[in-house]
Amino acid sequence: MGSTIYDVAKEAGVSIATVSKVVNGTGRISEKTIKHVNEVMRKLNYQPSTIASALTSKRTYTLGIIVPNIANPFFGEVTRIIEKYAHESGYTMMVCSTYNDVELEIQNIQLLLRQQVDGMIIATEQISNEVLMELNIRNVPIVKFSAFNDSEKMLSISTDNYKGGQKAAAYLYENGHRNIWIIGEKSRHSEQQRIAGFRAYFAQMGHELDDSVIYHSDTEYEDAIEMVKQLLKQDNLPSAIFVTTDIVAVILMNIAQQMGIRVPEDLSVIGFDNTIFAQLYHPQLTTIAQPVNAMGRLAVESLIDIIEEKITSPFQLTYFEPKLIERATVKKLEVKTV
Amino acid sequence: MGSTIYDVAKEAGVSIATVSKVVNGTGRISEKTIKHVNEVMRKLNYQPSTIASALTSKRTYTLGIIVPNIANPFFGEVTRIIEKYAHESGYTMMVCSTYNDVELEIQNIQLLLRQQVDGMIIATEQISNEVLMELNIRNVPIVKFSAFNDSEKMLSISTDNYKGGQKAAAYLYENGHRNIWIIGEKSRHSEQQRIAGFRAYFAQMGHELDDSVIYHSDTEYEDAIEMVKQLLKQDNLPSAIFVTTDIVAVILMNIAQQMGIRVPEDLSVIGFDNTIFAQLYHPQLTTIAQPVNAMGRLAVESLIDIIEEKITSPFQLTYFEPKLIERATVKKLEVKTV
DNA sequence: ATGAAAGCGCTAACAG
DNA sequence: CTGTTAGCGCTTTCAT
Repeated sequence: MGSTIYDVAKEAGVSIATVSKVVNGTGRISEKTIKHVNEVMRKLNYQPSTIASALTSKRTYTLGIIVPNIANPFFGEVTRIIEKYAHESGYTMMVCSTYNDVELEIQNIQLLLRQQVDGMIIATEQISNEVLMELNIRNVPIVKFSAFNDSEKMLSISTDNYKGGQKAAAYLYENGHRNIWIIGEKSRHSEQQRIAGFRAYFAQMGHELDDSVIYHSDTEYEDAIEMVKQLLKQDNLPSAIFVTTDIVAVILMNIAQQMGIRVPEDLSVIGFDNTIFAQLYHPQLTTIAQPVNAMGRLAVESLIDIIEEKITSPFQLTYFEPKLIERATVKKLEVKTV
Repeated sequence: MGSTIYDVAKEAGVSIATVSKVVNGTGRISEKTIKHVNEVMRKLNYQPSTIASALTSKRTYTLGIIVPNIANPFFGEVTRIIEKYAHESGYTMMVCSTYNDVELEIQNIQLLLRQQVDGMIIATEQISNEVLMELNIRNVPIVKFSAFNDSEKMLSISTDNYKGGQKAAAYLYENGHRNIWIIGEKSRHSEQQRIAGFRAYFAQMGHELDDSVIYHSDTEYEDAIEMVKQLLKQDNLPSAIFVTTDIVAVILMNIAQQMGIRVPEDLSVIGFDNTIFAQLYHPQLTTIAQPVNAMGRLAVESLIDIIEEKITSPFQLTYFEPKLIERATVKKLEVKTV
């Protein structure tokens, strides 16, 4: 170990209380002493122990983040942003991937609890209310990076998925598409919301869509790949497909292209999330963007505010407006003017 | 906060020493007491404080990982794997992105130091030796997830980048390619190694290649995109391009396709890393794979071994064998048989 | 087999 | 403005 506060105090000829005060900028210490102590700290290469200070101050300055999979491009980006803002505020991040496994999720939460994180951001959508309540009991501030239950008593931040679905629908509708498939993951409530908004738009335009293709994936991509393969084998393909996630949209385009189905000439595709995949694929994917930077920032700021008790009633849901990013995967069909 | 060891002790009618012993499985306690204490702990929903125990035992059971960017698909996957193995061993991970900024890297290291991580995995390549030495002074075990300086005194784990470059070269050579460009990032030593291996292979075959296109990127992708655009504007394109990173390979293919250059008909491309991008792009990218799972596993296991002092001399460099993944972006040219 | 007590490095009253 | 002191929750001898 490095030097402790005692070493610094002795070397500087002051008490440990004084050292503590200059480290934290609390109390009133003379300029001279401050300067001197700082010099000694530098000389001794002193790094205050967060551990020891946490024991008294009850603050570890660490935040936990729980995501389905840190290697997923969307959650990787979310984590990156959250890490960035956390660091700016002097907090460090502990990350946990759950792979959509509730068991693992509970284990991870307990792990973070034992590590005494000051708060956590939960970006998964499967966690049971009981577990969340248990967390509340232990007074660990939580910010949910998703919204799936308006009755829940916590601060939640989410894209307005329903509206995002509507925007995707409107764009397809305006470009003349009527025969459409929808693909989404079953266990993700946010994806179901996107689908609901999408369908609602068409219903409103007097056009009921067929049932959506709802798959369930236990693996990262294999299930989706298999499902898409089966799907595209059919004879009567629609003119467009709305996929609730960029990555599955890309998987779909890839398989389509391998089967000789051209995008967007033969089949239009619109995704959701605006991950890096959307930009880098050819053709570039038209998709619905979530303002992840603003969302991540608010998540961190809110969490810290709760921790520092600057927020009195941390029970609110903030929706962010999704945005259509028009790129190259939706064909403009002849729209019959009435 | 939840209940403490004192609450449990009082409730169970034993001393805190006894509780501590049943929690850690140390000392000799009767079956009966163990059972009883366990019941009380469950009843009180007791979670031992890692913080408090760290203060005495000097172990926080947290590991730090420093990567260029957690949102990058390669490092996202690496982090995911490392997180997985760390969790299996009861450790939790703190992640830090440096964006290839040495200043930020130093800050992150100090952050991890203050947090008293038991050890750290460094997957960046820019950190100065002075800083690393300073870390050593404080006795924080380090595992490097890269190799760029055989003189360094630490345990390092890396793909054999040089050999990977050779394999890429051999594959291109055997498929008849002679007129080739190489694109790589300047500040990444590993990429320079890949290039060195690539060039060496061709040199060995009696074929000196032109200078490689070495760019330097301060941004995540913008610089690369700009560079590729300029490059592909030229009249005399080669028959193939070796790009030292999948992501830049994908960027290149995307731009080529937008310009009407077909891959692989007009231009062959081979990448490196075998990230998810390589699989999902169309056409699927031929690339060199790093065995990231095995590498991540060894990194975590080695680090924990050093921490637990099971390794006496932690100064060694382990190279992993890269592997060619043959997919669809390299055209087989007519090879003139001699 | 169990407990008493010291101490880990720091913060936060409280005194002076 | 600076120092003394009492914990924070746990581990670890050392007694019993």
